[in-house]
Amino acid sequence: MTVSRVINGQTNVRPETRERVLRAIEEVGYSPNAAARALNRNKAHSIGIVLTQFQQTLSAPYFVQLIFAMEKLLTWYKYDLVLVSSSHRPERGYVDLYRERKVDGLVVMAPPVEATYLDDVADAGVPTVVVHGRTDLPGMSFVDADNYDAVVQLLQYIMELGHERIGFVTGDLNVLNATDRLRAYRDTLAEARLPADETLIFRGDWTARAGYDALEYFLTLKERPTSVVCSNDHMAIGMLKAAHEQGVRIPGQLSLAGFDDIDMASFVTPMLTTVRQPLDQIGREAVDALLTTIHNPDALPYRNIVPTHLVVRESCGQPA
Amino acid sequence: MTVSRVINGQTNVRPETRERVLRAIEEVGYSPNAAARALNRNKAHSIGIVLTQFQQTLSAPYFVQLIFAMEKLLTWYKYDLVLVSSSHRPERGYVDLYRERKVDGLVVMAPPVEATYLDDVADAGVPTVVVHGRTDLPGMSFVDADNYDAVVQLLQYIMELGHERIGFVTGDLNVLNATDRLRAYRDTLAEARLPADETLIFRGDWTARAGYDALEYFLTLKERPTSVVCSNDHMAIGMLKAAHEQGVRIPGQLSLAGFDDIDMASFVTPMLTTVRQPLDQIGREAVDALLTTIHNPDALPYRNIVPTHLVVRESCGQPA
DNA sequence: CTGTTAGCGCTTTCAG
DNA sequence: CTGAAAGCGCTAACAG
Repeated sequence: MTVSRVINGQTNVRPETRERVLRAIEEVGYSPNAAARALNRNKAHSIGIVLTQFQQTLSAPYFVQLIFAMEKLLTWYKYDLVLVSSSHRPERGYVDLYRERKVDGLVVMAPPVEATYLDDVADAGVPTVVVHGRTDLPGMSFVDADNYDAVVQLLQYIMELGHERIGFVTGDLNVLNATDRLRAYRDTLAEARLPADETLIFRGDWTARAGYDALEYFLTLKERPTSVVCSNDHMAIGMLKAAHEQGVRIPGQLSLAGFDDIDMASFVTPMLTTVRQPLDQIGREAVDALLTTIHNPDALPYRNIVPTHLVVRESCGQPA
Repeated sequence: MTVSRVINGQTNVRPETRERVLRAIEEVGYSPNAAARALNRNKAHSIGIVLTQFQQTLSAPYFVQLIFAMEKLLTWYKYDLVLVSSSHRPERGYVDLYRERKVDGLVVMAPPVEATYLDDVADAGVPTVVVHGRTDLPGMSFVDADNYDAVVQLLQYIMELGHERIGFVTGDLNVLNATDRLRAYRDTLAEARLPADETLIFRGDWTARAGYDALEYFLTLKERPTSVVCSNDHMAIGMLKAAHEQGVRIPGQLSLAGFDDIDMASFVTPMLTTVRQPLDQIGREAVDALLTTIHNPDALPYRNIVPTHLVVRESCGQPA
């Protein structure tokens, strides 16, 4: 039909005819059928967002902001966003989603390091961008914050304050971000010739509870740290809680830094010194990269590491 | 083809043939095309989750848990979940989504009271369930927590502690939940013949900042409340912050209650007395209701108000 | 039990 | 500039 031309905004239609079609569409209340279109074009016009640790990741407000930023752009491009979480889906699920043509591409959020599904996805040639992580799989893009440098900044600031025994609470080390942050910690202290023995490192899992436990652990040490960097704000807040209960003054007796700058970071006492990531930018770049790959599968992968921003507030001070 | 029968698990296929087909499928690496199937069956096999205030709602951890619960069930039923936020989409968008057969139904989260789109959705006959809100639109289901009763419980507890001047911080009053909570507050105090003048009510917007501002406001009053109920935990935590800055001891000088029982609620000092909603249950009921309506459009709407649970911790005490 | 036919609603191609 | 024909991949209905 000529209808198709009108709907798709082709130019070669007589204005008068176009009017007539438009009026008819209005009258009948016509909407194009997405499935038919998808079938014909072999494109779903939707992309999947993969959350590996759905619950935990979504609980992190910065993931939400990221998804929000992406949703905005995708809606603008008339793409739908389908949300998939691996907790509830077999490993093969992501590739299938693509092969069934339900999505044209995937945004994979913070994949676990041992995840094999990224390889499957790459093998199947699914247009994919990794966010909050990295990959060197052929053709695959990624956008990641500079977690390493962020921790370096944090530590430099803390060292300038005069600290020499600095503890560290990791996130879930199955996630690349967490290991990057830990690596930065080790490297920086080594370079500064400061002690960074394993006793100063507490393996957390991003939860407030872990931060809480971490403080109790640090208090058992003969040589306690005068300062602790937590791999996210939730853990820092948990640590704050434990410190309060144990009568450890912050920052008086212990300096404390977080990561992410969640809303709550400035509503706890003391306000958290932390690190902020440019989430809107990350989201935008990820979507652009993915859409580029979808439209041109041979395009070079987009790979970018975006700088972070130190947010100095109250939770760090001079060592006692 | 017989292939179709095999894939759809029809019984009338000779086992041997089935085997042969399965093997072929494996070899060729065949996946059924979702678009073709959708076109033929006139069903997308996916449902849309509508977040009106995407950012704010998703920032609330309980929304995340709700979505998580729903995603789990939907994946089980082999439905896809498409996420749509109204901030980025024209009002008509939801109905279109359905008419284009991109989704078979909608879960609408916490619709604003003045939202007209619910009527549009009802007019178009879109199978819909409202979560965190209510509706009497024909055929439309809803699952809501008993916000009213939750506040009643909270107030009863606080009154038993001996409080007589009780303040209240509302959420965004464009959301039904917020007005329900406020109404419960007014009714309960009236019934108890306690003062509930408008000066005791602060209009917040769910953010920690609002709670912070609310405390500063209450301190300007000649007759200050000895206790305050906040419509969510974020605001309570903001108020905690302000109280700390102003030297107001909690619960010593001021008792404070929140709502939602977010993770952080037990990691602030003092730990928040608050209210918990059965989120998994709400999510499950919503999905079941929606799927029922999708499969049988004439089914009676499912409408349920689920009870909440008072969580007593440390932030409330006897009045000074 | 298995194969054939037709059509879901759209767009691309080719004729008018 | 507009219409007719064909086909995307699937399944329902009907033969065999």
